[in-house]
Amino acid sequence: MNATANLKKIIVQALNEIWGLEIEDTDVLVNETRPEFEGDFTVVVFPFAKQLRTAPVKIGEQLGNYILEKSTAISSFNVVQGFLNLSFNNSFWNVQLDEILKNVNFGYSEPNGNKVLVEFSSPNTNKPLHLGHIRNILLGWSSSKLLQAAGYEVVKTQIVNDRGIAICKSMIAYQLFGNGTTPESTGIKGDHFIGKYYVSFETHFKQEYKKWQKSDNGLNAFDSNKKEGEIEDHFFDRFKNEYFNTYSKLGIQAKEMLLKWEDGDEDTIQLWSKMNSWVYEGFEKTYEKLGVYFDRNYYESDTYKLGKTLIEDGLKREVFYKKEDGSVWINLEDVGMDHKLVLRSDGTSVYMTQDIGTAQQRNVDNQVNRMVYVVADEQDYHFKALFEILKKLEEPYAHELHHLSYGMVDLPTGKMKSREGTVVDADDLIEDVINEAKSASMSRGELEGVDQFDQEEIFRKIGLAALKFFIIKVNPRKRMTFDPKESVDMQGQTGPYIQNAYVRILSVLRKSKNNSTLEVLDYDDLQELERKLIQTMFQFPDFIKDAAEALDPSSIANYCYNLAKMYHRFYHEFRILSAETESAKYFRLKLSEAVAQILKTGMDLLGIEMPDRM
RNA sequence: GGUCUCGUAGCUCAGCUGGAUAGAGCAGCUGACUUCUAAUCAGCAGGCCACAGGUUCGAAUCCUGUCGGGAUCACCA
Repeated sequence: MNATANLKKIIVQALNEIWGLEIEDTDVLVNETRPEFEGDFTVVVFPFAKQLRTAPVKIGEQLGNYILEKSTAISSFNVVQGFLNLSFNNSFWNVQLDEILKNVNFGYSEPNGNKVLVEFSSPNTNKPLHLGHIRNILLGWSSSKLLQAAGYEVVKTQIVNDRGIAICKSMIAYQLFGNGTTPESTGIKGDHFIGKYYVSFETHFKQEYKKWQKSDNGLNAFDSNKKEGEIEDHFFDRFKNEYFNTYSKLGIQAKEMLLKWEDGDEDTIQLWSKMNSWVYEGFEKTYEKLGVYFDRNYYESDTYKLGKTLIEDGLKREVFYKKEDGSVWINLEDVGMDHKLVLRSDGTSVYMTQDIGTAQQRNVDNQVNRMVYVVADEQDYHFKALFEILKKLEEPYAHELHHLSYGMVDLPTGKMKSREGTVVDADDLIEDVINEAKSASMSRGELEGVDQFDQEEIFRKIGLAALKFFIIKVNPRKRMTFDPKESVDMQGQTGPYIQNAYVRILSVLRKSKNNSTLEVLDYDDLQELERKLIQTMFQFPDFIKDAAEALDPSSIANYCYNLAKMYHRFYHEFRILSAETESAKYFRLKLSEAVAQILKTGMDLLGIEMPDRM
């Protein structure tokens, strides 16, 4: 229970005692007082004026007097129009500061006994991770942290898309052009190695297709299938899939590979596992660099058949229905959606089938009562359907499913397109930001005397902070523009700016030789900025709860920035080590320590590490 | 076309469960390092919160419509 919650209770009580009005705590709006007015928190009394048929100012006055009398924490109040501004006394704030310092995990809630599974990243195994994955990973990781902080037990997981035609393309290309090389023999990171062959397949396929378009077969296909007045380019664009499936030599090979894989052909499986293992080694390195890990992975090659049993079962219970051709569907019209296919006519599973199976399997394995899927907003419809289906199947966790849907990442030049080679590679990006941090740091020269290894560690922390903060500060729901130049900025609203506030504090603390017998409470000359700092920290737990509830790490990012900004100002305006009095010095050291603690905790929730110096 | 979503300073973004005069950063211009890390701070300038209606004491925020961007509506994943 914090002070605003207490405040609301008192207001409710006052309204009831004075006017006999009955309302809930949630009907009371308490805001931070705007800087141009005097006070710490503001109660908006307009809403009561109507119900009580009394002038807002009058209600404000009476409420103010009531609170002043009942609460020892309030020192004064003033009423402006319909706003009741309340000031808390110094000792109240000093006590709050003490509370923060006493609790290393200030902001964290007690375990709530619930278990939530968070799925994120979930890459395909045919190419390396890119910028889009980074946004996904940061959101997933941070949401997991937030949920943990809010009291949940969290299982971090991914579904690895390790099967299908895409990986077969890489396999074919590797067989044709790989010459038995390996990531080891070439020195190329495993995921990039595989990606190279995927690209190689596409390149060769394109060449083959171009050639075919000029051939008799190609011209015939054009003549007999074109729409009226359709030009060649347009037609062949449209015809590409059919070409791949029926005419292309490469396409046919890839498809045969897929069939062999599904048949469990030994050589195919062997090649497949070997190539996938290279990819996993590569992914692992990238995850490690980003500082993330998973508690448990699920692989499509294991789970793609899982859904079928559930479908069979649902068919018996008439949740699903079968068409004449044998395909199985579900009617979602009652929830404003369409009919959705859950099993192909040949009995093979689709994306949805496997997701149904995976969800159930995950619940069997982990006994969760909530699941969060971090997936881009292009799949909004799919997840809406999936959740409805699971509800109809009466899965126990079905009412606690959340799709953390986030907007795609654009470049200043437009969309990222693999076809046009504009995809920003994750590993390259990470390397770039670290190098940028290194050169920025070198030119400042603060790290002279720090040993090589520690320096590298600091560069890594700074570079990644810049990158991560740049991405995580944006509200997930929104599409974002990623400007590589801006992402390595280390000044202003950035990760390094926040780190800098932290580093300044540690530097002061190192020099403080604190052996005082004073207490925070000995300081009674609290300055406006000092009070605001405590007030901001005091609200940290609420921010965490709200962010976890909304699955929105960006609000924590903005919170950290605001706190750091406030501290930088404080640092500039006030002396700490050479403060006017001993009690002021002691207080400011403690205040700084608390800010450092909160910044570290807050940034940790975002998956951002803090350096001790920079 | 149906549905969903976004539109706030030149640019990148906060603010959105309705509350006081809409905030930051970048870029531009002024200033502040013999003094706790200047990756900092202070200041100037920059806005018809896409547009039009509505709801009300009060709207960037809620509702409706229009315009613009994006996504989606596959026996693809």
